[in-house]
Amino acid sequence: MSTAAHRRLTTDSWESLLRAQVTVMREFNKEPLLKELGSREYDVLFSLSRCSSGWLRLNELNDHVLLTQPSISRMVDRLESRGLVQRKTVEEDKRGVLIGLTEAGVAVQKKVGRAHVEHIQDIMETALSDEEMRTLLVLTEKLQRSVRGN
Amino acid sequence: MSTAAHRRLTTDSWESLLRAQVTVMREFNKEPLLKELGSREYDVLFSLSRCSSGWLRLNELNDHVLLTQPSISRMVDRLESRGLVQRKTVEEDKRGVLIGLTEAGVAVQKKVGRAHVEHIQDIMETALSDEEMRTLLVLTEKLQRSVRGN
DNA sequence: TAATAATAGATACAAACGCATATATCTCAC
DNA sequence: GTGAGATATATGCGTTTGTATCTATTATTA
Repeated sequence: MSTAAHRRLTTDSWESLLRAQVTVMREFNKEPLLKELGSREYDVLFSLSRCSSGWLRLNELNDHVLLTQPSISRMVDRLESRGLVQRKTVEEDKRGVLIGLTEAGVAVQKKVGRAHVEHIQDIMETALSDEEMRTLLVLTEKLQRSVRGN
Repeated sequence: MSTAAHRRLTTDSWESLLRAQVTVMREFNKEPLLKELGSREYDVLFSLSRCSSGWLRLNELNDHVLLTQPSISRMVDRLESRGLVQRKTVEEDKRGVLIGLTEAGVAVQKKVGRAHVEHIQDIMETALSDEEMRTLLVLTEKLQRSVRGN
């Protein structure tokens, strides 16, 4: 199928997803705690706090954050010099680097994370019912899987 | 309601929305035509092409793109010097500026836009059914309205 | 209406970004 | 094992970004 109405639906649904992300993100950026960290930097700390082993390769971090590899590399530099993350060479592949949170990094992530979660609750709960959030979760996960699978 | 499961659902649904946007956006950035324009610059041309009067105030542009006011101001500088947009002073408020596409800007937006739409079709159609896209559209619009309404 | 505050946009400057490329290590064919 | 290509990360450099601030114009209030 490829009618005008169908094309319209397809682009509109993507447009709306994008705008929703921009709108909510702009709201998050008002969070005062993010002033001392930046939302992308928080994203890195968050990713590290979530992974099972506690360590991620640089290129794995790259999958989560919308930045180029060199930018992430230098961002890790900065976070490292602030004592929030640490680098560790990988035994089985000496080209690679593992990134992990320091104790200070864990603390900062938790502090900012708590405020962030409250903010998310606030926004999402006001906007959507549980059932709607469940549906949104299913659809966006499906979208992700489909793109990654290409 | 504020159980652990509920908090989890709330943050997960936002996380997934964010990741889906990052994943799809990364895919879009592969589009060769965007090399000569940048996805945020395209976003500006697109916004101008969509508005009914053909002209937007700088601060209105700012609502659409995730950039600060000074960044947009300078981005318009660049697009202007490339002959893609034009500035016009507002009669009823001489502080303000109206931004509009030039003929060349319209042409470029259409050219890049066509490729972009095809790319969107490709990604969204593979991932979701029409019914699912409709649902996604409804939910993300609801989310936007709720946030803006604050 | 004069004085004060608020708003729209532009500019200076340091920090952060992307592109191209360098370096180091690994993989695989021969 | 040795050389060619692939992969992981780092670095040089010009461009773009955000924060703070400035100018110009409009709104407010006394």
